[in-house]
Amino acid sequence: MKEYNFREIEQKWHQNWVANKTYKVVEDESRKKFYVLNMFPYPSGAGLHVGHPLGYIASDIYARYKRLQGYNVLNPMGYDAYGLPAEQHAIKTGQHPEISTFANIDHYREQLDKIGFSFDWDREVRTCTPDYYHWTQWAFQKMFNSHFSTTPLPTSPEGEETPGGKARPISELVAYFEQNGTEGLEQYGVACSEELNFTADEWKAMDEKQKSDTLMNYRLAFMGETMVNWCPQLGTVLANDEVVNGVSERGGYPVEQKKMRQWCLRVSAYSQRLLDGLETIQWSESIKETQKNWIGRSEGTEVEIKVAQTPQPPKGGEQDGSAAETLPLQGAGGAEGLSFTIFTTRADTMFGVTFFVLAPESELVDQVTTAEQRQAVDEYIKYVKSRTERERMIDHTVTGVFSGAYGINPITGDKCPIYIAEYVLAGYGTGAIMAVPAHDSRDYAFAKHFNLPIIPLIEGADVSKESYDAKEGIVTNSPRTPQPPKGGEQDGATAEALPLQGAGGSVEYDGEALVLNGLTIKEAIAETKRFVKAHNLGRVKVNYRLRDAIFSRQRYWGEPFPVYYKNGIPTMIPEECLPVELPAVEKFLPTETGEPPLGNAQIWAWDEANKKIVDKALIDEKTVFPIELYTMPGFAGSSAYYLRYMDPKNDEALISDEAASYWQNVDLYVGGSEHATGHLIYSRFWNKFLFDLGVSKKEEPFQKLINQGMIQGWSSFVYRVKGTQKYVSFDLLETQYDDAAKKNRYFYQGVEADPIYTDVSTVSGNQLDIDKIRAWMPEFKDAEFVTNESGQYIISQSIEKMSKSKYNVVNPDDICENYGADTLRLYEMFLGPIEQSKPWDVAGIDGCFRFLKKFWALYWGKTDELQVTDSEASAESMKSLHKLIKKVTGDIETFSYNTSVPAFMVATSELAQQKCTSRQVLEPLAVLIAPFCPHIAEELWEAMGHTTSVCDAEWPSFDEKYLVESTVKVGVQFSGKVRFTMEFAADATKEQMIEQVMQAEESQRYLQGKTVVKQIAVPGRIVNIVVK
RNA sequence: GCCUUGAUGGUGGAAUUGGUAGACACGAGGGACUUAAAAUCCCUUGGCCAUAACGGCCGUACGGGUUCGAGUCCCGUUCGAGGCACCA
Repeated sequence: MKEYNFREIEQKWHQNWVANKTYKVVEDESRKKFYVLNMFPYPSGAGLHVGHPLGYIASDIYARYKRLQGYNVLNPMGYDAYGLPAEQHAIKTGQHPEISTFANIDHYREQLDKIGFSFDWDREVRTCTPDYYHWTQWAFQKMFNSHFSTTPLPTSPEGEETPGGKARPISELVAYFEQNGTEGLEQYGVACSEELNFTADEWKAMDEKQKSDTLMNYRLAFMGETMVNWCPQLGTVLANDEVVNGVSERGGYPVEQKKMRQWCLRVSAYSQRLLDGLETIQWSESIKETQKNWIGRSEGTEVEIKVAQTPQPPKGGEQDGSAAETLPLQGAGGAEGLSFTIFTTRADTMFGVTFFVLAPESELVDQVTTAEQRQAVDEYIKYVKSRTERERMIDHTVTGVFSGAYGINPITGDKCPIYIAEYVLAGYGTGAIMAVPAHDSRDYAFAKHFNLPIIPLIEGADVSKESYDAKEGIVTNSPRTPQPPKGGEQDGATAEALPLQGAGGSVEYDGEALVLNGLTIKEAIAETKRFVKAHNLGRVKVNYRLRDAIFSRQRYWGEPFPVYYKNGIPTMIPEECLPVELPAVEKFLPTETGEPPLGNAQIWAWDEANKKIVDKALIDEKTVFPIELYTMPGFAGSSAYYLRYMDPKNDEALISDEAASYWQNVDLYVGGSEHATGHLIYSRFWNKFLFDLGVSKKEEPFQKLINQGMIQGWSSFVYRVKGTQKYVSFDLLETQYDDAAKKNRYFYQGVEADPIYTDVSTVSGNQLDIDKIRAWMPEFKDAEFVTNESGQYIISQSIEKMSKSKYNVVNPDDICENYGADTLRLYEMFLGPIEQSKPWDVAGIDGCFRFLKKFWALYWGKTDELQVTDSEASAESMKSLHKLIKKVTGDIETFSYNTSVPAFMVATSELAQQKCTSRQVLEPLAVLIAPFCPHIAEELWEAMGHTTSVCDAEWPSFDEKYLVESTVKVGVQFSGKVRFTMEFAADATKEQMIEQVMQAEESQRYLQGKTVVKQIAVPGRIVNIVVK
């Protein structure tokens, strides 16, 4: 009897595929392309676990399916090879990170090969090889030499407008400055770090350094002095998405805010396009939502607020009312015309403003503060500075201080006190707000704390207990009917500030005053915007939360910047000299003087004349200059790798125009959702930039995205009593819930016990094998294990992400060894919907293994001879086959692989029962299973006499005619309850079905003594007789 | 707090988009083969009641609603997962 010898079969085909280059793919204009891509892995020292292949298998099935349908399928794989773990390993061992990285890659490759993927390994990329990062550096230089504007500048050769804006050569901006300075620049929507003002003459008068600094304000890759997330333990800055809850994503080390000069990418310029693009791609709703949140578009109004009182005369007396008119005109000189701009999305609430708030970091604070309040303000600023980002995030107690100054609400003419408070963030909007306590909960808390008035503006809103934040309702009180403002009338301990003064009327501008009463909130916002705009009181403004990406790291193991410093001016190493290769260093740590690790490189200076990298000792600041010591962050290499796969060996360009035009973009991208705010934003940005350059042919890089769920493992814990070597059985511990930390804490005899991970091998059931744990790791050798009365040591378990450090990883190699890759592939798909996270459980794998044995037996029976005959298949068998074709084809299209597997199982047992041996059925059957289980499919395909790979067979087409039946079985309901099923002629009409049911013997007991109220029949589905 | 998701047997999960709830697999129980075990095969398996046999009631987190008919649609509630979060 020919057994299903998976080891032999799989090995044979692995060799065969390599020998025949079965998965090599070349551009072919005559065939339609399809590009399938997995997020490439970081090759960690731990190797692959069963979670990794989940997505790879899913995409491999799709790639093979598309190929069987005749598509030219690109399905590449590579490695995201730069990363912190390799560097930390290098620091520890002194071994160059490339050595460990390449060793890990070899291990990954071995593991991947066992699973039988259809990757074209000729296209492999590694982000750390110079031929690859050549193009990362190249793209960076292109960004450096670009600015972004919504409308082309007059100096631009192209006249057309691009929706959402576009990257354009920086030279066009330079030409503009030559002619106009910054005059009129605002109308072109040029993205910048801050608004600058200079004339053409001033520009021409600038020296090289000043020009360089000025242009940095506009470049897409620029050097900027920004607040960065500095992580002292990692010795580097981190991007926003690398910081989670105030600590580093990797390692969980504290992160502080620090002002540093850093390379940045002006991702924010693309905010609107990044947002708009989401509408054109097939991604899950939740990922799109995450990106929308991250981009954080808010449409609002900026309003100019004039400061009523200049700091100098600290007078207590107040004049009333119409202060707006009495203010000195702007430009009259000095600090007299002091004003600031606030940003609000609730322009409808201008009549409810009772104070203003500035962010403590705002430059205005200093200018506004009166001498009287100076000390209090200084103390407050000091306090705010003492607080870490983390503290500010967790602790939301109300703090703030009165500045002594008042702002004038341009709509009402009211004078409102200006406060300084940390709840207003410097980095968002203008760093200044108008506070409407009645309709904003934060303002409300602040007003209650400082006893400031609260003026409701929505009909029926009760603001006695909390603010009314909802954006629904009818506006009232706008302008207010004259009445004394409530609240804060007693000048108690808190009230250094005088609450607002003014009647809340509506100031006339050019004979028009704003009236909002009776409008809905939405209408009122629109009306206020119109009014503000018409009378030049401010402007409509869209704000984005998306910040520019910090693009440099103080690490060794990353792409070096192709930049040198010519007399302090960052200058690009000429394009033709790229790549600038990562230099050798002795030590991977920062230098003694605190420079990044690249400071250790001796051959690291740029000889401008000879265009080469030379010894640092030669630096003379005339022809030889220092090279940048920073390296690029992890996301640099992963931002355009999908393009490089199209043309991985090209040393002239990132990709040839032909390759780009043929492959376009990724049709199907598979990877984890944890990259939603990192890689998936950066690479969309990067691709849009390359699209603007004409390099990439599609604006969005990833047309369809599937997020595979995480495969989790069962982690097991023992509990160590703090400060001892005592481990206590779980059932002896007392559990307390810690609200602040949001987790359980455990105590043994009043002392806290910490959970410690233990290896799965030391656990049986819910008990610990004490001998095994002693043997497992030295630290447990002499530990004391406290067992319960029955002498058992109970462990606790939880489901967590698979990780080496949690000792809960399951290795796919073992599964391949014991069951074969085909079983592994099938089982991982069978586990559940691909997008769902689920714990790994080997228990069910036998079912899949048994199935494959049965499937094998269909072809061989219990003999050594292939049982496939050329006889015609029975109608039954054709029906089984075509049912399967229909199901599997539909399932693959919708990525519901978990339901395809049962369909194969059902078809197999049906065909076995029918004793089907017909080639007519068994051949297409082998093709159908080929995407899922390529090894067994190849073997059977070959056994049936084929000399070419099953990969190049044709996907069977479904024919409805085999499913047509003469009768159908349909449920019969009485009053909505299914009582029995009945066979009907397939073409029976409603009337005939009802007739048949009414006549049927088994119906009578449900009809007896009842009146038929209604009769419903849906052919092929249901009959329902409603009786009473 | 806001947004996105989800909740179905002992377990993983099906259910043609409003039409026979629990496919398929695991586990469990029983049986066959075997001296025995493994392997393989067969039967039972949502709960409760009932039977010689037929059958009946309940059941998709909970409470309502729409409908001839609801796991599926609508309203409300609870719980879980993920994202955003003093973002004005």
